[in-house]
Amino acid sequence: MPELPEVEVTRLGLETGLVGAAVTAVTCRTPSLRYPLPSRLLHRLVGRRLLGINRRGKYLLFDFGIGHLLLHLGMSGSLRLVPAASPAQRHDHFDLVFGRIAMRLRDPRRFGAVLWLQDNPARHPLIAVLGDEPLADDFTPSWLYQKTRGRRAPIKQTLMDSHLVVGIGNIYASESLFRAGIDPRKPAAGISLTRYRRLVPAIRETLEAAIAAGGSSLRDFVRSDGSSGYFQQQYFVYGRTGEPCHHCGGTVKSLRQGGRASFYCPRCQK
DNA sequence: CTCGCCACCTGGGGGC
DNA sequence: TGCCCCCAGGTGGCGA
Repeated sequence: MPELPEVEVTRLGLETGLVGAAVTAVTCRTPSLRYPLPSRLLHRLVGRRLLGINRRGKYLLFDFGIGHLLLHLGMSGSLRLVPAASPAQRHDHFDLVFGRIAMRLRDPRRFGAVLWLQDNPARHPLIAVLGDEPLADDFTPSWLYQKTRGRRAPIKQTLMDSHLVVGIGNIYASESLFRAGIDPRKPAAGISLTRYRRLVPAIRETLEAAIAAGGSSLRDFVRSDGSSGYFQQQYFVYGRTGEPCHHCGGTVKSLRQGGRASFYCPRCQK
C-alpha cells in the first residue's frame, strides 16, 4: 500500500490540479469501505471550493472550510484524476467531481476510509492518536530513544506502530533498518541512542528517496495523474529474499514478524 | 501501557 | 482447466 511516500506523492499530484476548484458532484458507489460512506454529508460539498490538501500520517485531509474530507487509501487504494465522463470500473467507489475532472478513489481490498470531519481534524479520534511525523523536525534520535524505553517488541514492528511514528509501513520499515544496519529482530528498548542516531536519518532518507522516486510501494500504485508510475525504485532488501545484498554481496534473508514478511541482510544488519 | 493476534477484503499466483 | 490455499497490504480492537 501506500505508505507515507505514496500518500505524499498522491497529495502533491492532486494539489496542483484541484486546489481552488469547486465541487460540482459527488458520487458514492459503495455503501461502506472500512466505515460507512457518509454520502449525505458529502453531497453537501457541491458548490464548495477545495481550499487545500494536507496529510497526517497516511491520511489525506481535504479542507473545504466547512469541514474536512478525510481519506485513507488502506492497502490497495489509489486516487486518480480522470475525465468526469470516464466510466467507473470495478472497485471505483467514490468520485469527487470538479467540473470536467473527477478525483476517483479505487480500492480493490476496501480497507480504505472516507469520512467527513466537521470539527478540527486533529481532534478526530483516528488522528488524535497518531504519533510523530517522521519527516518533521521533532522526530529526533533522542525522542525515539526515549519513546522506546520499555518496549521489548522488535524494532521492525515498533517502527510500524502508527501511535509512535506514522507513515512507515512494511516495505519502508525493512528498508530503513537496512540503511541503518540494524537487525529487524532487535528489541526496540535494547537499541542505544548511538544507533538511533543512525536510524532516524535512515528513515528520513528512505522516505525522501521514495517520495523523490514518485512513490513505489505497490506494483499497482498509480500516480494521481494516472500515469503508471513509479520510477522503479530499487529496494535494498524488500522482496529480495535469496538475492545478493547490494552492499556486501551476502544473501538477503526473510522472516516473519507479527504475521508480516521482513527482509534483511544478516551480514550488514546486527 | 505493552504485546500478540485477529479481523477486515480481494486478486493474483503457485501447486496439484 | 479448475480448485484451493496462501499471500500482500494498514490499522482498529480485542484479551492477556
